[in-house]
Amino acid sequence: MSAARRPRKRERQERILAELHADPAVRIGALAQTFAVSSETVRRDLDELSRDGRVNRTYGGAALPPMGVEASLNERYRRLVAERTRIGRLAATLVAPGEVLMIDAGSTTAHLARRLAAELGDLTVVTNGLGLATILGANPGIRVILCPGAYDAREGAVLGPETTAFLERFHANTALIGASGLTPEGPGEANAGAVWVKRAMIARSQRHVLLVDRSKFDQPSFQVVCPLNALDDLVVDAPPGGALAEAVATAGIALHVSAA
Amino acid sequence: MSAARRPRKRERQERILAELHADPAVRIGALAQTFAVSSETVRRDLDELSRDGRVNRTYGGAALPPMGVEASLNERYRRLVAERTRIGRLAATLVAPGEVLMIDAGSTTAHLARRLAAELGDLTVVTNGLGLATILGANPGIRVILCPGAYDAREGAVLGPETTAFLERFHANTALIGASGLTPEGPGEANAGAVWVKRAMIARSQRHVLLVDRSKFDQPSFQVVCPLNALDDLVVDAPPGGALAEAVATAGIALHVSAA
DNA sequence: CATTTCTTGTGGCGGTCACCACAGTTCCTT
DNA sequence: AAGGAACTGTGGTGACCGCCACAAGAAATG
Repeated sequence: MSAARRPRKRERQERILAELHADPAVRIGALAQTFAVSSETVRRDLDELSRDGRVNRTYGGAALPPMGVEASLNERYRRLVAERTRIGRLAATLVAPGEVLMIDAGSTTAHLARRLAAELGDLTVVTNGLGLATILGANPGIRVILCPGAYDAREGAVLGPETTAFLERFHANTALIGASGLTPEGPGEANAGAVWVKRAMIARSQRHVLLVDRSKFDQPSFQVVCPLNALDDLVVDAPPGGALAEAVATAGIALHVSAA
Repeated sequence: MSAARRPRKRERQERILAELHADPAVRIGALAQTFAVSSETVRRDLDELSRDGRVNRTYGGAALPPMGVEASLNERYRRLVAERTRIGRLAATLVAPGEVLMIDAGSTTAHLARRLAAELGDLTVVTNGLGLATILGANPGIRVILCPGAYDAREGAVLGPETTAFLERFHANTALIGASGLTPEGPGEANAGAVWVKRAMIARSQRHVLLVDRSKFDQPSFQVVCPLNALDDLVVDAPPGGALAEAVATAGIALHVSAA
């Protein structure tokens, strides 16, 4: 066995894919020239990539397969769509025209944003989610302020000290945030950068609304964002049970359960 | 006036699209046979569909566009795709690994970003374009810093005083910007907010590169971004002519014309 | 070190495509 | 009905691609 992978072929194929990302239709002749190999070799590479479904072979070259790229984000986004849609719809009813909101990046809050963009106007929204900004910006009545920061492709959001420092400069009526887990301790979050953003949003808002679907119940996460009693409203698609239900009740949180 | 649209061409093109949905890469010869027209006609159809961004032209046929980001993005982005791809490719060669870049939001710079993400790593990029951030963020070797500001849905970018103030805090090696026009006076921009962002990027960078396609030549715009001699490099898909060429030469700008 | 396997290059033949210019056709306008 | 614009076909040249078989080189194996 040899630790040294043969870099030749594999690397060339990776670079072909990169090339395709930049230019949706590459030609064999050009690739051969770029990598200083024979067209026959490129042809064999393309056939191989095509066999694995990573490219679509075309006459004289190759093209990207349709819908190839962002499976990671989309997959998360696609799960529990119906539940999140209902959560978003319900959470939107907690917002009044003229309010200033802070909305956290996330797939659940994206549904809320769709709802807000569809049925409300006259809002000011501060967010760190690029997708959120796009959705809300479609409504000209909504002023969208995007935070600065380091772009995190997995979250589709900006994170980091720039982001939190920026948030310190604003005041909002309501913070609407998501979480990757919810326990009696409070909402939890796996992404360290996102934790600080959520905390900053909570610190700068009067009312604190958490949106989570039932799959988050009793899921411990890397960090606890804030104690449970820091929350004012909890919007879910199903009532929690056991210790979590009890903790929510004793914390005096208004519980909003979306209708089926 | 004629209520009866000429069905010939349009219907054929629709059916070509339908064919493409069934088979992601069609060939000209096959299409010609299917519709009992000459290959030359199919070629013209494909070129036309490609011009409108509805298919990706390949050698010998066409493929479906990769449905990623640009489906919802502006129609503007679809025009002159080939020219902008070449401009982006050429502009990418002006960037060295390890550099810190400021890149302006725009359709031409988006092509540059694709190129950078495909072939370079080890870059730090400050940008105000959400699409740019998404494209560049796909490459984990690129640190993307997104500016804050008011989200402008038409531009897909953040603009305004927050944006320019944020930029003041950074220094970059190179600013890569687009424009909506280029005259002997200098690059012009129609969007008032975008003008200030471009100016801020230029002010905070050592080297200033302008990317424009030939359709921008001698197009006066609302505001002039900066005098022509503030630029160091000009990347275009065709050499300018007349007074513009003269002005570029006397300003001592390095002219980069992409190969056909 | 010899052998086997994998990878790549070369050369030729046939087929397809790109490009161009020109002419014929169809349809719309006036 | 005549003029014009849009659409399509034809023909020819040049370039590129696809395929095949064979051989040379590199890397892994024993």
